[in-house]
Amino acid sequence: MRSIHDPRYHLITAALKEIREKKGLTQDELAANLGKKQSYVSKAEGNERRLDLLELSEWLIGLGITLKDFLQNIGWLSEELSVAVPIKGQASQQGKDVVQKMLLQGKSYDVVLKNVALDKYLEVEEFISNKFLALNEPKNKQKNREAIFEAIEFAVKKLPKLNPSDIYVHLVYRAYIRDYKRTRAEQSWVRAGGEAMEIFVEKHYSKLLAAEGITIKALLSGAEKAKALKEMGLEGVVGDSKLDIALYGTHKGKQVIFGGIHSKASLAERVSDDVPCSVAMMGLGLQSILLTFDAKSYPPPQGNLVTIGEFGTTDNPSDKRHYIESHGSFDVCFSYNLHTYPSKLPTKSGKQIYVSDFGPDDPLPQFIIDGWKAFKAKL
Amino acid sequence: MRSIHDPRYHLITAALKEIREKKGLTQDELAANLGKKQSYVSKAEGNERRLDLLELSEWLIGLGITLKDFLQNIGWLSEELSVAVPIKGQASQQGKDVVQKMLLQGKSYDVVLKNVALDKYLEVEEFISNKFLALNEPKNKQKNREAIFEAIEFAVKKLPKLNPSDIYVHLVYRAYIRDYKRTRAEQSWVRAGGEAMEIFVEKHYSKLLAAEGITIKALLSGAEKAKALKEMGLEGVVGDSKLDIALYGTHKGKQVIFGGIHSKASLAERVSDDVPCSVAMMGLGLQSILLTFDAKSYPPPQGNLVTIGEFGTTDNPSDKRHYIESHGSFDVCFSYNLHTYPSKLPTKSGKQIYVSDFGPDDPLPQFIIDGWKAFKAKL
DNA sequence: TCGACCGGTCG
DNA sequence: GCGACCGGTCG
Repeated sequence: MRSIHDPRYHLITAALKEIREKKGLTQDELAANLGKKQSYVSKAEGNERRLDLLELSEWLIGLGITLKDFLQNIGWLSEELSVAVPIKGQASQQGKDVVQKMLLQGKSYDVVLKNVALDKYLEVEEFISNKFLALNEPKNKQKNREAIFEAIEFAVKKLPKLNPSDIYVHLVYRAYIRDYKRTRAEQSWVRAGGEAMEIFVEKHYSKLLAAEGITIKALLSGAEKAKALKEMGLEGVVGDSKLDIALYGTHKGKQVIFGGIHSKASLAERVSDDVPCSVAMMGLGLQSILLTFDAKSYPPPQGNLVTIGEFGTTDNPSDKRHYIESHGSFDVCFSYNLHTYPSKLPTKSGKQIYVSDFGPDDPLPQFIIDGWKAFKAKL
Repeated sequence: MRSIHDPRYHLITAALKEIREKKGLTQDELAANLGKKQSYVSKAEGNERRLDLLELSEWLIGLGITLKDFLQNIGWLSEELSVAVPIKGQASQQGKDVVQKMLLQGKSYDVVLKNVALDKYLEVEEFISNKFLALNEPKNKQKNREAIFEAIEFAVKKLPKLNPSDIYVHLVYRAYIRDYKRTRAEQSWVRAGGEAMEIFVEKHYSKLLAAEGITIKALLSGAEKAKALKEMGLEGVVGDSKLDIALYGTHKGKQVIFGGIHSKASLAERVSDDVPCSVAMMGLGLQSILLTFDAKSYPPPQGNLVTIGEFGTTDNPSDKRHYIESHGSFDVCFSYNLHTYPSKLPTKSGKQIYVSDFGPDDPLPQFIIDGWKAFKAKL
């Protein structure tokens, strides 16, 4: 069989045509880029003329995309991505859920996103993908953390019933890994994803808390962190303390710091980073909140990509659960992962894990408001 | 110009021929794999017949290599490795030093390895590369951490004057990134590299310390860690404590734990993980040592790949220096990075940073021996 | 098993 | 300039 009649070859030419059209190029314009006549483009796209490797390579240069991206686009390099990423446009509705197709080392895995309508999902998928692809543009001026924040915000708004941890991991993180190309996507995610979470928390709660005279402020710079810690009287007290988000109340016309939020996408051993600061805060009567997406899923072959989190169950608790329930190293923990098991009361330390989403029943704002009231009463 | 006459195309066919010959396949055998006649192979290799992408893809399957490996082989995908890796066999002697050629996103960067002879360097490069390539074999039975340990041990033995931090980062880590393919090399490194360091510390010092009746033991499993912490009386005392290496002395025929080593390849914010445990140990009169490769180098374009470390200078100290010199969160810190600035005495806390290599002047063993003597005197 | 390992990033 | 962000790994 001549490969010009092979359906797999047609996939290649179809992809070339699709890319050309997406870039808004006519056959004439592409031909000009390639130094050829329009008929060359027309014949090749119409499978009347076979492209060899060098011609393909030049064609891709004319289209302004790399060979690697093209091969990934047609799925020939899929084996190199060994972090699971969603395949765009391949999700399907299954009852009240959406099944997301994930690609990992050439194999496809299903991830179920509960309580999601396909059209909304696809809208979010498109929005997020465009945000992250835009970061690749040389002329891009947006900060990575801003783009990720906007992705989270959009998804939370459009898919209010979906597990926030799934939004963070499967919709946002995995799309970032798939679409962000400027630097090493995973390390870039580390840098930008965590801060995006802090920004989201600030923006999401600021309006509601402002109504109670409370200001919530993400501490993005070292200077901001240091200032907040100094205001709490924790300057240099516990080594170099760490705090992600500061909480201020208004008292006699002044902003008074009364607590803070430690924010972690996932906990790992890193939760212990925050313990000394948290314990010191609590010792001073300041509110210390641990907020997490509890975003841990195990990829195949060990796991199944479900965001099971790291707290274990109440009967079979993990070390991290002990930080809250036994040691009481934080005043409270809010997990935005619906798979997390909330604390069974009473706990040994009196501190507990709440499980929440960002909807109207989210208990976090009231917890902060109560904290401020208690703090103010002692001023 | 017909691309069949393009010299770039000849590079492709030449590479195909070379791979076939390296695999010990005849034209006949390859043709059989492809379901074609020998003349098809002959004509394609001889540039009498043009291969398109599909044919190439099938050809590569017939050769048993992946498209990705092939494209990397001919240099078409070289831009994808965006962690700097050494180019094998490209190092050169420059006075008493070796200049290592590093590849990062298609550009070459020089890294100077001081006090190294080229022949020794090449011997180490070869040894390490073979170790890591062997990990890719499906029949491989060696643990990753063991292979990395052996790489460090061999390099330290062969290149005793070379900065240990450079050994860890430039000889071992970067070779691992280049050669390890089974899973995601960087994440695998995280898992295995840190434990390899602990094993190395145990093995390197065990003989010397055994002569003084001291046992040094890497705590590789959670059970071992928990046992050691319990022996120290730190079970559950400071949340869930962390310790990497335990130190035992012999007293009245019994093994008595008298301290431990916190081991970190690089510090980042993670040094604070170990602070609560260290402080608790010191509070009980147990010796708490921080041992690090201080392995931080900034890749281009920001940095120049030199392992500058994270302690800053004594005049312009970083936060991490304060953990030792100001807060005294550890009894002592040993940095195996010759770029680290040792403490200027006296320090605020009385605790100090030593800079060392693994040679005969390494002060660590004596520090441990003195620690044991002081501990024993109080028993 | 489910824990803790670490470094490129980018602000 | 230099800090802290996090998740695949594999034992």
